[in-house]
Amino acid sequence: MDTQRASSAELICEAATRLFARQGFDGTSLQAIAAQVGITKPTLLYHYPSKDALRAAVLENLFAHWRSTVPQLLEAVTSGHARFEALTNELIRFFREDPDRALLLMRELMDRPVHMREQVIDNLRPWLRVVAEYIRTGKRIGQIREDVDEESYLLHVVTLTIATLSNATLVQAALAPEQPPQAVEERHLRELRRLAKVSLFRD
Amino acid sequence: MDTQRASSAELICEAATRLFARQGFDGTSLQAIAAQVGITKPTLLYHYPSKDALRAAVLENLFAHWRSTVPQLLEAVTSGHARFEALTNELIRFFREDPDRALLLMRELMDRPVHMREQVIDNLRPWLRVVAEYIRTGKRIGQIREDVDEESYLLHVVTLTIATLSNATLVQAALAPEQPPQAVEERHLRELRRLAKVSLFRD
DNA sequence: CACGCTGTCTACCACTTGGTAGAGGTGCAG
DNA sequence: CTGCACCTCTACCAAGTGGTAGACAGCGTG
Repeated sequence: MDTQRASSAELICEAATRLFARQGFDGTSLQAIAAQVGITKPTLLYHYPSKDALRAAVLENLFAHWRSTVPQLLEAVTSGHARFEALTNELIRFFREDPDRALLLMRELMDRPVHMREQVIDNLRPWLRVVAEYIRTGKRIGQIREDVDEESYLLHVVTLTIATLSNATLVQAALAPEQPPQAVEERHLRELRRLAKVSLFRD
Repeated sequence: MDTQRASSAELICEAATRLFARQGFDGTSLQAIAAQVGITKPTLLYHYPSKDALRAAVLENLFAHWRSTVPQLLEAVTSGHARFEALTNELIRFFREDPDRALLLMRELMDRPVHMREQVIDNLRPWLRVVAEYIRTGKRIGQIREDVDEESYLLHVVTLTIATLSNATLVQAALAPEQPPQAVEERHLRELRRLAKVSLFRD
């Protein structure tokens, strides 16, 4: 029933996610976050004991989304081309649904590389290994190019997706400044899929 | 003769580049930059009238490098595979020579998308159009895949290169945490080249 | 020598930052 | 009603921020 009544803590977390993503952690003051929620700074600090605690919560929230999304589609899909489509679609959908996710991730990666190392190992690596195994299978049945470096390939596709979706402006400016942004993005994502596909499968 | 005697202004710019790249603009104080150079804050502000002026100088410096590098190799290279190799090699070399360039660029793109729009249009787009024309030629002589979206393809390769080289940690952690970083990077860049090549040329 | 230019400093300013203290207020359980 | 847990506030703090004022030192030129 309380689907539309969100707690203060949740509202704070959402506002912080948005602001951290767009202005960076250091570029965002607790004041600004509190104002966005419509509360004062001490109230915010009642819910999260420090700015760093808030950062941790925001990040954990993101990874929770990721962890809840990925496994269900790994088991749902069959194999070969269909599986490839499902995975890339979901990857793109995840970051496109809320581009702040891509921005936030990119920022954390750059701001705290050492800290993010374990996060990546925990949240990305297991999934990477599973999908890499799919690819190896595909190689054996001759469906996939022999010279693909499975893990490396996957990481490139993920990196490219995140980087692309966290920088809509770059894309739009470089590609076709005068055209409607959404159409340009659509076109650019189509090329991303093509690039991923054609460099993986045998013709 | 004064090749090793660098002026204060230059030293400041270099230090600022390094710190802005690694800790972000908002995460870096003038104090910290001055300390790195071995001067005080007012001295720094004597050479650059404001923090924003320093940011502008740092960015201009980066683009100057870029502009001086690109054209000479565009004319130096012949065509086809050789040209492709030369271009991707140079792209990778440019950002690998100093990974702070990739970091800084990525950060500015995220921090000030609106401002960076024109920078991208001025510095990247012309170059993109020229190379896209090469690709179109390659298509006509049947050397390049028909379904390549030239500009979009190029932008993806650039984006991927920057994102990859600005996040060595991500790569290393996700790919092979226990192996020597340099070897992992080498492997990862090899796959990047393969990906770029195979999705462009006909077999 | 005296002048002015360039570069560096110390001392300071107003302002913002993350964070604390402590006083309510509201609503629910005994 | 009393207590109490939860939440929100006003008022405040020490530390750090970007930036300014002004003194002074070196140094080449008249």
